Formats: sequence, C-alpha cells, structure tokens
Amino acid sequence: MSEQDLTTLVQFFKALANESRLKLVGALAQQERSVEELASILELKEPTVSHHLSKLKELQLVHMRAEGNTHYYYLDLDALQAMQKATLTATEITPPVQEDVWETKVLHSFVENDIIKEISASRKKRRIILKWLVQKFELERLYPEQELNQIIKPIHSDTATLRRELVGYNMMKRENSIYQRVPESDWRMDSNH
Amino acid sequence: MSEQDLTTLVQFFKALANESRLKLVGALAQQERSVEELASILELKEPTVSHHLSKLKELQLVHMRAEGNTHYYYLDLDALQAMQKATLTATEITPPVQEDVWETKVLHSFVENDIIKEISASRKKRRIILKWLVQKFELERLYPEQELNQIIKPIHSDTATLRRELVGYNMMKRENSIYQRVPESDWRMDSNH
DNA sequence: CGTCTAATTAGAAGTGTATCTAATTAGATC
DNA sequence: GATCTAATTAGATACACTTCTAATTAGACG
Repeated sequence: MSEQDLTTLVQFFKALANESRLKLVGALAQQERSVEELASILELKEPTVSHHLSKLKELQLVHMRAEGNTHYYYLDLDALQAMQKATLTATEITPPVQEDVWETKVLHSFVENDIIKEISASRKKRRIILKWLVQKFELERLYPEQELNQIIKPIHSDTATLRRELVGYNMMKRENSIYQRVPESDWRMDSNH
Repeated sequence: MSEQDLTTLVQFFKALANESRLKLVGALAQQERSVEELASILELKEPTVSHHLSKLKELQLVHMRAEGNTHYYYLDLDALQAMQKATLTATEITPPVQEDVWETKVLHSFVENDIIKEISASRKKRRIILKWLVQKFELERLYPEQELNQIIKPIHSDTATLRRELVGYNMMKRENSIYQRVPESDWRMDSNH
C-alpha cells in the first residue's frame, strides 16, 4: 500500500466517520436533494449541511447540479463503490514489504561498524543481535572456543556472555568446547525466547 | 438503516479514519506483533500505540494475547470483513422509509389545525402547501368559483391567491369560472415548479 | 524481595472538527 | 434596478482527538 493510497483511504474514512455525513449519504442514496431539504431532514442549519457537502464533494463522493438558485446534490455511486472495494483490497492484500523494519531498527541502534555497542537487556532485542552475530560463522565448520573468541572479540569485549547466549538461544551448539553453528530453521521458532 | 447500525458504522469509520491506526491494521495483517514492535515500526511512542490499539480492540477489530510481559496483538479478519460488507449494504440498500420527512416538516410549520398560517414565499414550500390544500377537493366533481371560495376561506383568508396558485401549479384547471381538480399524475413531474 | 522490562493509565498541550450566527454572493422576480 | 430566496463563506465557540511525558501496574529473573 503506497503512501498515496494510504492518505486517500484515510480521507475516505474520515469523510464517512461522522453521523451527519453518513446521514447525508443515506438521504442522497434515494434521490437528489436541495441543501434546504437536506438541512430540514437532518435538522441542521444550512451552512452546516453546506460544509459537510463540500467535504463529500472534495472526494467526489457527491456532485452538484444547479437549477436557478437551488443546488441539487446527488451521490456518485460509482465513486463510492470504488472506494469501498479499495478498502477491501487494502486490508486483505496489505503492505507487502517492510517486513523487517523492526529488526533493522534494533540492529542499527545496537550495532555500528560491525561492533556491538551494547548487549540489550531485552530478550527480543538480544535475540536480534545474536541472530546478526551468528551470521559471522560458517554453517559446516567446527570452531574451537579459542577461535570463537577471536572472532567475537573485535565485535564485543564480553566474549563469555555472547558465547553463552549463542548457545542459550540454540543458535550454536557446543560439544567438548567445540562450537558449531545451528541452521536457522532449528532455532527460528524456538518459543523459549 | 437503524439508529444502532448507524452509530456502529460511524464507530467503524472513525476507527479507521486515522493514519496511525490504518498503519497498525496493515502491520498486523501480516502477523501478530508486540506493542514495542509496533511502536518501532510506526515511529510512535508506546503509550500512543497502546492508545490506538485499545480503540481498535473496543470494536473487536484486534485481539490481544499475553506472553509474559509482552502483549501480542493480532487482527480479527472476520470482524474486519464483516464490517466492510456492512458498509457496502448500508450504502447500497440505504434507508427505506423516512422518504417525506421534508414535506411533513414543511406542512407542520405552515399548516396548523387545518388552517394555513402563512403562504410561503418559497416555490418549493408553496408547492407542498398547495399539494395539501388540493386534497380538500374531490377529483370528479366540478366546483363553481363561489363554492371553491367557501371551502378555502376557513383555511386561509386570501382565497384569490390560493385559487390562482392552484391553477398556476396545474393542480386545478379552470373553465368558465368552473374549477376541477387535476389528477396528481398530471402535475407531479411538472418541472416548471 | 528488589530490580528490570513491557505495557498501560493519567494528565497535559496542541490540533482539528462540528456547529452555529452573521455577512456575502448569485439567481430570479416584480 | 430593488427585493427576495438559496446557498456559500467567514468567523467564533466548544468539544474531540492525537501525541507526548510521567507515573503506575504486572510479569520475569536473579
């Protein structure tokens, strides 16, 4: 959903998010009517009705036909139904991209120039940082603790914590002080974290 | 459209008539998300997001699932689509009755106890009053001007004007000072008035 | 049990909206 | 052209809404 579509949708909802305007649409659905007539039906003053009609007209939901002094307003059924269809598809299909705005944002705030500035105390954020960190290791290869530390060290001084957390989040497994990266599919849905 | 339906519809439109809330719906259409995550995506503070979510929750458009401290919100797609269908039928079928609120209102303000208080200067209103007045006469019968006056007199003193107007609006026709009522189908669509 | 995290609630500031009265415009009528 | 009618525009008031910061609640963890 583009920025343009979004504001158009908001405008549409705003136009109908009002009892008086909704009643206007209802009254005009039956037949065209003059401003005076609408004011009488809704029990509002004419300037008020005029104001609401101008809002509906901006969005092309109604049009006006002048006959002498009298202004007859009528509904644009096509425009109305087009907008309604737009609301359907907008919420069904929904924005396609942007998926990982959140992760990107978290990473930017905790990692800079390949250096972890701070290990977030929040589990969800820590998980995102570790997910980034574990990409530094190859999948098939075995890493002795010594080597693991050497890789982590320039990224963050607290190698012990990161080592422990990587294992804790099941992103790496350890056997006799030899570490190996775990495929993402094995920890992705890990609901413990 | 009942009063209840109308306010429900207004509530629904109001709920979506806001950029932030529309974005929330968009973000939740993909998957459930925590408040913190949503705040990050929309670039708003958490209390603000919380506030918007509570509005959506009131209308049952979203629901919440707590997991520890974290509150995951997710969309109620059924509720959403149900509301969208409701908007379609509401504007297509439209209010059935109420048709002549306007005429009734005009009559009430100019006629009281079978007496015309004032002959409106407005053409449209005058037409409504005359439409009411002409019902006092039978269709087949012929009325000499004398008798016509006697019938009109107790309703309004200015018999001359009303007589002239009835003929002018083609609601009665005159021949040699004998008057006869014209069937409504013959003057109903008379666009001169 | 005290501390930390995630969320909500309370309260405040600024903006927007609905409605009204009064003034203005524009068409029709005498 | 003066007057009347229908509508719009201008300006004012009152209320609602969005967003923020600060304070509070409730769950998790050492």
